[in-house]
Amino acid sequence: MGRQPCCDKLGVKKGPWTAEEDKKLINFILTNGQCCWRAVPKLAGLRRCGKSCRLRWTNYLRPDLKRGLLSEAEEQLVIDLHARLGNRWSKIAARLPGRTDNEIKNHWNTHIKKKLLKMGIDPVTHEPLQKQLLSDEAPLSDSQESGNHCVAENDSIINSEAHSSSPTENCSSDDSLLLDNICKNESLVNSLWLDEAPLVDPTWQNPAGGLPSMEENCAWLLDCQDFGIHDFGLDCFSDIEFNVMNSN
DNA sequence: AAACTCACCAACCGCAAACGG
DNA sequence: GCCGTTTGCGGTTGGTGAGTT
Repeated sequence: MGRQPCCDKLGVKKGPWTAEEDKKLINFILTNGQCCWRAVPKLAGLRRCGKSCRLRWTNYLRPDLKRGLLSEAEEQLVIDLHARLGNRWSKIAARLPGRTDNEIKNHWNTHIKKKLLKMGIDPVTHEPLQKQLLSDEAPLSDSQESGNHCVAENDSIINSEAHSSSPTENCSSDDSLLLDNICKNESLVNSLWLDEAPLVDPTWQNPAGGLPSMEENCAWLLDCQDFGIHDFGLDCFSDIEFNVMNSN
């Protein structure tokens, strides 16, 4: 029995989303909340598959998203988390409020990977490349091998290699502070290790450096789209959207 | 100015987990 | 417990703009 396609291939639009489609999707989710993605396109009047709608919403339209490049502190946190969690982008994203797994994955592949290679660190294992060359010549023992592929098993790495690059070197003072807090926060590290629910560092909630307000977050829509958020009553975001977020 | 290359990122695809009857 | 359906995740692709020749 073959797997059912996620959507009817016929009549389903693909490719970049138009402002009109975004508007319909935002309108629908603001009114009805996030539920049953498969039904969303039909109910919202979109010729898209539910999967595509979910992706568009979570990666681009969600009002709680932070826009723009990752800060030095965020980048360092991604590196540390990657050393522990590997390519589990959704887990990593869960620790970075306002960032999506797709965004982090893209940033990793385009920026961080190269940065680490430049620094002589293997982006997959987080081991120094020099060390890797040596170990390639001499076959690894079982324990070494497992440590190599599952860095999360090795606590020392996050405290040695990852930090040996002196993460705070190039940070602004604010970023350095945030990073220091993250690194010193034993409970955060433990929660990461235990794979618990996201632990929101107080720093993230700082209005100056943390998550922007809902209004600030929606402001980009006004700049980027050919429609305004007030067209579909985004003033009510604070009520409806928080309910939606909280219900998840 | 045109051709080409590179970097970036939104979006797609396929698989696996989760869910519900 | 089984089976079909839905959702979420991670890898990959393709379009586009910027930079270079």
